[in-house]
Amino acid sequence: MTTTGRSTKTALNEQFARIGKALASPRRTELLDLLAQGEHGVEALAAEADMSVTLTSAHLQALRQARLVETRRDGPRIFYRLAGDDVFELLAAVRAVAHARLAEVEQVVRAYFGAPDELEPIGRDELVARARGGEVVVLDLRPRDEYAAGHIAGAVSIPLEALEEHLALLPPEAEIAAYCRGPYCVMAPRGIALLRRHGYRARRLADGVNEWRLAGLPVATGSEPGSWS
Amino acid sequence: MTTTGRSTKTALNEQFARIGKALASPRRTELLDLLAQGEHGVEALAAEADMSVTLTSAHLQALRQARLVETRRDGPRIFYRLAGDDVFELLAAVRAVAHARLAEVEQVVRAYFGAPDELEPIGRDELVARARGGEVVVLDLRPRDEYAAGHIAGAVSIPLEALEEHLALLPPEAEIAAYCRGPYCVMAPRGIALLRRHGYRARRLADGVNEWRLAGLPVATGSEPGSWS
DNA sequence: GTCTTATTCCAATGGTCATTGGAATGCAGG
DNA sequence: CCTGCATTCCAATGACCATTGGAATAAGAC
Repeated sequence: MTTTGRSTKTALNEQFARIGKALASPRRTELLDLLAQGEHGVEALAAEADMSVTLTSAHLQALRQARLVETRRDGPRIFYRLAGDDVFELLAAVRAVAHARLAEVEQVVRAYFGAPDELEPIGRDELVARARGGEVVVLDLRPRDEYAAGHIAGAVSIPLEALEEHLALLPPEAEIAAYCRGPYCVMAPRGIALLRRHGYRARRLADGVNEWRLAGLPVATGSEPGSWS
Repeated sequence: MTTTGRSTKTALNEQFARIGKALASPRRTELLDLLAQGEHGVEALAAEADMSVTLTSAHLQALRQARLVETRRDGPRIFYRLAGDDVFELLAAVRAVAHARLAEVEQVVRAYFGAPDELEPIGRDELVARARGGEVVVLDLRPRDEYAAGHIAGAVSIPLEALEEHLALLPPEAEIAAYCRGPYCVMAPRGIALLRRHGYRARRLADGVNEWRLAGLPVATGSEPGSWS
């Protein structure tokens, strides 16, 4: 053993704890959440997470040393991405435990997202059935590059900041199912509130692209299909 | 917000990171592994994990504040247990990522458990089929109290330390499937080595009792069925 | 080559956590 | 109530981590 530990058990637990340490900072969980939407450059991550580039880089190094993320170089810039689906599933397990066990999570969700049913969540099965028949428009509220990196097949892309100016793209009588990065992302609730203010019938799909894909449902890449550019 | 954070995202990520912090120490991952086998008192945990009672208590407090474990009081002593199956699944997700991503885990496993197929692992389905026909004896090598707290239905309990003295309980021509706490526990490999030295045909079941139970397979409690006391 | 841009490295700060030994708590039994 | 036992609390130490600003690297453009 080259590790500092003494026995097998200790050596293994040191490795398991490396993964835990990587998850032990709110900054890093936020970065992982962003990376779950597709690869990003350091500067983009720093801007999204509202921290300095230097600090972002340091945290990304920590994640890289725990092998939770991998890098790709393209000229002068370096793109980070999750190392695999197992990392996303780990992240989901953390959030599931946090939501089930920590009352604080429930409080924050309630305070910022409103009461549980206020957004009239729509389930996967119902959405698949009704979208097939054209009864529901699936709306992706994330930034364009995240949509391009992977989105629910058939979804229309209108980033939240551009939503108010591009309402014309949505037929007024349409029922809309809006989604964003996942169940803890504020974009969908914000977008739905705005849509309702303009008279739309809008409901929330709590899934993100990864939940959707890992459930075996169809995902597409690129910016053509339902986009407005 | 009463938290120190500024925004929703930050507040939520602080909560998620609480879970990560709880997993960020090898001592705590070891305690969680032990607690996954059933409830234990503080002193028992300290002895198993080879650390002082004071330190064990401190780490258990940390786990309790992250709501990963719960307590039950019985007179002067306090028993700790995992807060739920979701916590076990989180632990499993951490270990899956560690095993898939960290080369060090593979090295440790190889060094202490031997080559992957050396223990001739037996799968759940094969074991169920052959145990039903009486062709295979399922052997639980964990301490007696862990066996009593929950074991694979029909398994015989012989703790590893008592194995050599109680070989008479195992018919010489029997094929044996040995299991212990789970895939990273050293008891089964040790027990299998001993059994083979005495001429037995012994193979390993990598599952622990939780993996078995969560796969929907039958589990029993108490110390009667196949025990030797 | 020099310049520009993106990213990482380095050094120094303060804060948080692990660990220890000793004291305090809380519960049963006499 | 006093005693004994299991556990937790407290205070103090050292180690590690986050964060910052400034310097260094690496790749491409001119």
